[in-house]
Amino acid sequence: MKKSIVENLNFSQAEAVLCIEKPLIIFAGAGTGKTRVITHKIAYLLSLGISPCSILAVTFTNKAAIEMKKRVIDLVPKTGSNVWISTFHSFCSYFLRTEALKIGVPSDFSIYNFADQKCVLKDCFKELNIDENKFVVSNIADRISRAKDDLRSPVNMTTKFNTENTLFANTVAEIYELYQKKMKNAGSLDFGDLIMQTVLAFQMYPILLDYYQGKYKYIMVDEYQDTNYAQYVLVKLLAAKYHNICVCGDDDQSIYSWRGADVNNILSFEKDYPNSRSIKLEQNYRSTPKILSVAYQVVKHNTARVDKRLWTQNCDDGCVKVLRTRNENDEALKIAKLIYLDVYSGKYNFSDFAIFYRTNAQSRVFEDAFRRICIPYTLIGTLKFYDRAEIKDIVAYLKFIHNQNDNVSFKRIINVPRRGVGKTSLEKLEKFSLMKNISMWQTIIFAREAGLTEKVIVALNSFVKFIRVSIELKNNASVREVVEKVIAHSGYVQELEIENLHESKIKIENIQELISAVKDFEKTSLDKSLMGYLTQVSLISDIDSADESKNKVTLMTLHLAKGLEFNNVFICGLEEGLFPIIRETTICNKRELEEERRLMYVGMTRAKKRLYLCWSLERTIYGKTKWSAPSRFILEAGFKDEIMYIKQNFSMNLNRKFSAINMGTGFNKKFPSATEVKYNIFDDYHHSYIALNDKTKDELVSTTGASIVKILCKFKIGAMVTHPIFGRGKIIEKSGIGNDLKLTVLFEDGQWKKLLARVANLTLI
DNA sequence: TAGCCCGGCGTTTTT
DNA sequence: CGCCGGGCTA
Repeated sequence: MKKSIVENLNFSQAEAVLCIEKPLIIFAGAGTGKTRVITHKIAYLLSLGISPCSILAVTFTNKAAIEMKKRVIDLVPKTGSNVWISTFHSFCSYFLRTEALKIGVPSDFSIYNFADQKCVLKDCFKELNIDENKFVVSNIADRISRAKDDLRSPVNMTTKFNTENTLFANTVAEIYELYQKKMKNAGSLDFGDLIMQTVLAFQMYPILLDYYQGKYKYIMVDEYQDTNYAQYVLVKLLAAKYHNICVCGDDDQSIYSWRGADVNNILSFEKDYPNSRSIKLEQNYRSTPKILSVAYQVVKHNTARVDKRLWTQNCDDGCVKVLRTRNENDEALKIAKLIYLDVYSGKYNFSDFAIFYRTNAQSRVFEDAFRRICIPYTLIGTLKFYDRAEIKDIVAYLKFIHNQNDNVSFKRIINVPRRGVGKTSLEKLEKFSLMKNISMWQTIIFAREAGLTEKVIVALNSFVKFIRVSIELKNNASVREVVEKVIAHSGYVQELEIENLHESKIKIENIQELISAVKDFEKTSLDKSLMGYLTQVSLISDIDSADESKNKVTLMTLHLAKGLEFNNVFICGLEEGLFPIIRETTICNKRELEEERRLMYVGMTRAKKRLYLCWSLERTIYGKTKWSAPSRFILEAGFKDEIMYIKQNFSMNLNRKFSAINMGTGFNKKFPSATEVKYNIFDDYHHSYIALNDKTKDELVSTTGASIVKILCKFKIGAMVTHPIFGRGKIIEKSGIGNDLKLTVLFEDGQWKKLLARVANLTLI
């Protein structure tokens, strides 16, 4: 039995599969058969007679979880299906619902996504009288999410625990606190809460922890480099009894640190578990030696990494090439033609090709070009099904029928379709609900007291009636029936039918698609309740995997490419400022640059046969055309000749008086003055030149735009300044560049001012 | 209440 | 260049 399980594995893989009674870390490079190892390991455990219920495997994506589950069931048909394999979030939501009574969360909590969070935050801003121009909602949403990733409470965010940026920290903490209160009132948890509340529950209730520690004797975590602090603590707590923990990941593929993931979790595993074993998987089964070598040349420029080098027995039949083009249209067209020729000569299928880019905005030219040449393509990630307004509306109805305290959903649907309940009525209602500390739904009966007009009250009452009937239906009928009734009787589709635009027809089609998604859910899911459906919808969000079988070219961002593979990969927009992407505030941040480089590494290692590195001499972004320099990644990959084109274009541009250049000045900013441009072009060139001839790591890191930082970023975010009139303050925000550089300064009296740096007469202190 | 216009702003986004 | 949101007006 044992033999058959490791039979088809290489030595390291087999070692990893067989090592089960101690902490194990598997450094699994790209394409080294990591999922294979985990699934075989589970099969091995089961073959030893270990109960499937004592095995827990967590991943980050539903796709990975589903894939893993499928492969385990393939290996061990019956018992395999009883192993708990899921994402962190669905594990936690299952735990929280199951133990809700013991830990004091409502068992029927709603799950709020990022958009819902922002709605709640907007209300918080209003209530606290905070100007949205001074604090950006999504920025605060991010901060609160990061706080939860770090298991920090609102109090923990205040100056008591932070020395820097006093007023700012306190304001964030204040918003965070109110936000939590509103979430609690709405009976809702956000993604961060799911993890954090689980950890808190385990920390607070040792008996509960003890039970789950005993239950899950074998724990496996995939993509460990992507865990945040909360997830790290969660895993550590669960594994504390038996230490039979197996994590696997690749620090070179850590590309989500901006979302709270901490590479150090994987780097310090051996310190956390002193008696652990470490196994490296370095044999790659995906790419050609050339691709691996070039990818390694790039990633080895990073300093903070575990040394490892992929090798392969694959034959060297592909190629790695640089594709230089005139502008982004040229880039798209040239690539389209290459694909066209390969497909029509019978060499490849459309599905053998993938286009990767750094920003979603880059996809458009490809769509145009592909449409023109009649190349079928699939665009991944831009407009997700559940992000469409019409789908969100219908789902909001369902969420509201499930939980009437869900104020976000209430506000979304109360006037969709139009019922004549407008902004002012809603504001009155909201004000009253805050005063009474009840949900907006509960406020409806006080509508007259709240000062609403008779007309509005009538409209509200018919809405109430509709919801009541729907709740009744929910308790007695299937989800499908509820959805169908909501769609038929809310008046939503009728309004679209009356509009009768092309757009509204598409919306109706999408709504039909939602019904079939619900039918699907009822076929496949164990928990067939409305809550079960809503949980699934909240935690899944993409249904695009269905298209995989189709013969189409794939277009996606580099972030979405992780875990996938294609025969032919085009990495596009490889230009300084675009990839690596540069913002004025982080232009020389080494950590972020290294993450960009890992992103490049991820992109490159997706290719099985051929890899094209594409860059454009000129690119139009947001209606402004700029000249570009080739990405340092192209040079690092060994294509040093490309530097000649910088030279040529610099002298060319000099003669043209530098109409513009892409030099990493942010996006929709005005062109810098001629002198600035001149300076920066020379500087860019100079530094690149140095990088090539005297390439120490540090110099490469600061290759581009270093002097821009000197000129324009004298005023850094967080720096203290004094103003002749307003006094001492801290820079909390920046916009514009050069002569248009504007600084938002938070002064000690609590006032914010947006000041033009050129004239504000600020002094750094 | 709702529709229109203007201005600001635009990296990535597993759940 | 386009999108979204806030504010103003019919």
